[in-house]
Amino acid sequence: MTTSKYSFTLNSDLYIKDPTSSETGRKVIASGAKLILENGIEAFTAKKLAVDAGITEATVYKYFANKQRLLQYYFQLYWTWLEQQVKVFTAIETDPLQSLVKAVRVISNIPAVAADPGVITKYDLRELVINEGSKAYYHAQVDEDNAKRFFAPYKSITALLATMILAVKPDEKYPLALATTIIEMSHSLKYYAKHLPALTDFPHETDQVKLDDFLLQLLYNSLKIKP
Amino acid sequence: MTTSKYSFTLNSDLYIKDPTSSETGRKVIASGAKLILENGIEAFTAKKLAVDAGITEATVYKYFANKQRLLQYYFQLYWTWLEQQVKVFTAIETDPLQSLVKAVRVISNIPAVAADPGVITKYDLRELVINEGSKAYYHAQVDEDNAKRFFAPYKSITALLATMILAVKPDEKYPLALATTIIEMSHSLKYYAKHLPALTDFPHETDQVKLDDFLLQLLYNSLKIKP
DNA sequence: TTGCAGAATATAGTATTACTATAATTTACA
DNA sequence: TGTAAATTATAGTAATACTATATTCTGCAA
Repeated sequence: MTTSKYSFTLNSDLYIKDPTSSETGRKVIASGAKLILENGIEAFTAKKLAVDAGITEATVYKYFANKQRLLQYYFQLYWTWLEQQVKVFTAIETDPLQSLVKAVRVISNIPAVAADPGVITKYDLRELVINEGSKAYYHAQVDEDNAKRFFAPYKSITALLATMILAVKPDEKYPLALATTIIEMSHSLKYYAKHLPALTDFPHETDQVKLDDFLLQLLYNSLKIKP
Repeated sequence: MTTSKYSFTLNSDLYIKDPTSSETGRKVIASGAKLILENGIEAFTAKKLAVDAGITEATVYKYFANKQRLLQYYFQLYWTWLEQQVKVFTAIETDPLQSLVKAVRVISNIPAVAADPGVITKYDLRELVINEGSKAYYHAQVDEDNAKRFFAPYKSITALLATMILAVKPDEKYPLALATTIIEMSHSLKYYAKHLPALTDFPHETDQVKLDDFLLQLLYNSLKIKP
């Protein structure tokens, strides 16, 4: 691990050279996110990134060994940043239940006042992770990558939410699975609402409000608390 | 749509030539599943499939236009088959709640007595869909593919479960989202239990029992019913 | 049995991709 | 100003995702 230009630390095994350490590196991050968002990780190539960023292909490989690592970089950046947001927004709450509700709201819906983490806007980063994030770990090298702690931030935010769940309901049998369910569904239901709406009860215009309502209801019912 | 060798019908736009219609086609399905399971869809190539099946690369392309279509074929086969299983196993139940519980159990854990759908065992097919299934729709062409009704069986089993939920709790506000949550988590939590256990509360040996317990508790709590 | 249409399969290619090795240039600062 | 180290560019290679075309089967009418 080494510090970078963010207010938090990313796993340095993800990259060959820290992309936040140079203007060229920041172009790699920005163009990469833009192109992956536009056409998906499958259509994304180092050559396209190089052309978009006005650099050469070989330069891209000076920063990231391959596109899987670049994707995992965004993945780690997103979850690290989101956990930080959860901490910031729950710090002011004293009641455990209010804290938990706030955490779910932050996870489901980025607060408008949050500052951008850097080169990519938080909205683009979130959409990138919603669309492509699962491919960071649904991969043949998942166990190797897990051993390198690439998924630590994702586990960390899940553990934080699980702790908050236990603070409200100390006898909850499956706090981690419940936390995972809320985090995962808050992202995948957004994708479904947009692309496969038959899997949700959310008309497109109202999806955020209804998604928040669904997740909180799921939580309240699981904790056997009346809203 | 056209009928194939299964007791149900798959979308004929998925393939160029029905792989169940010839010995070579069945080899494509069998070798494809084997190789995708072994090393993931990213490492999978038409050439490797051809070598494994003892055919040539061009022959593979006579059956499937590309590997995305082959993956979507497995995806559709799995969900169509699983919905049929749910129907078979809930047909004997008369009580709506017992039906629903049985449905969740079938979705979470393949009953041992179920017959294989054909060339691939149901266990391999399920593992393939758990590992790679989300890539069938987390893809830049999701809207096009959805218009071609490639995800119809996935929507159909979700709609069936939602209907069963409504039969138990007619005033449920989000039956589809709840059905999606149960179906999705029944698969992804299995993957996490195996590869990222820190995201679950399930020690590896007992994961199936605990996963079933977690999902049923989520359901009971959501329906406000005591187990 | 032969002839032959159409289906099935094989051969041989191409453009693109995911990298790598090495050369050239810039920068940092003694 | 000179030079080592850092940075970037050039120029490759092996592999991949297909496609075009050639060849071989297969069923069955004459």
